[in-house]
Amino acid sequence: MRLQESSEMYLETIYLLSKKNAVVRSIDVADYMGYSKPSVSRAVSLLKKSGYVVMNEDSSLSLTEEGLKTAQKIYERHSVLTEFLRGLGIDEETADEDACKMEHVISDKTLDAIKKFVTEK
Amino acid sequence: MRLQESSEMYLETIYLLSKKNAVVRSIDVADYMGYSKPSVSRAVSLLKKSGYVVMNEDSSLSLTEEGLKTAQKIYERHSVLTEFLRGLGIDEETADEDACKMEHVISDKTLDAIKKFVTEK
DNA sequence: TAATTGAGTTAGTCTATGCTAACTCCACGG
DNA sequence: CCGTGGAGTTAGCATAGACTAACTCAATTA
Repeated sequence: MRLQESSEMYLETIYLLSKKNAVVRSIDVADYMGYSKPSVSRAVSLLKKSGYVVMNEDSSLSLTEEGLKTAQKIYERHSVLTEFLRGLGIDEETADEDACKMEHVISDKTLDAIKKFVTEK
Repeated sequence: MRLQESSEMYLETIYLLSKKNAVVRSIDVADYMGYSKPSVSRAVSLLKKSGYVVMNEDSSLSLTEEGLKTAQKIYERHSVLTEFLRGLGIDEETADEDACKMEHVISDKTLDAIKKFVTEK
């Protein structure tokens, strides 16, 4: 089944933090997203159950192959949208925020069209 | 306080139906949105409480001045976004759907930038 | 070694929003 | 004048997703 919007956000965050840091723990995700520990705990357990994330011995988080693939897809959407908005003259912070909200709701068709627009410009 | 996304949808629907029909009843909103009567009933009662909608003697719905102003603002966002997506080559149905989702989440800054883009093109 | 602290989890609460079941009320038809 | 049906409401349920309080457990520290 399709991931819930919130799950996508958690997954994307784990992916981003993985690129920046050697290890990613739930608490890092909580700090980054501004959510409480229990919220992250539950979200992570859902991602584990769905096979996108595993928790290591030291309770750090790793993406599974499927998790990585999915996170990259989400991140790509985010990047395309951010680039598009930046191109319209939106400031970085707003572009990032709005890209984040848009990335979960727009169709693949629209994303593709925006992507084409961005790359061709 | 800011309207919830769902409230915005109900308000926009009442506005749209008001333009098409002489009277708008809850049942019309339900049919249009594909929601149940109780869902609409509750949503309308929230809109009444917030001062956006009034229910007349015959239980038809009218927008207050504030309701009309807000609905028009929402509808304008929708129109701008639809036009933008159509301009990217998206089919009408998808453009409408995605505009509908985007209109509730993007910032005014982004909307303005897209608006400028659409009108200047 | 005993106490503190940090991280993760569990349990239970809250809000937003959808739903169905079942009720009221009113108008219309036989 | 009763019965039927349409419209709106009420009550109660479900899900998603956030929260706080409070617990466990391991590591660090006084």
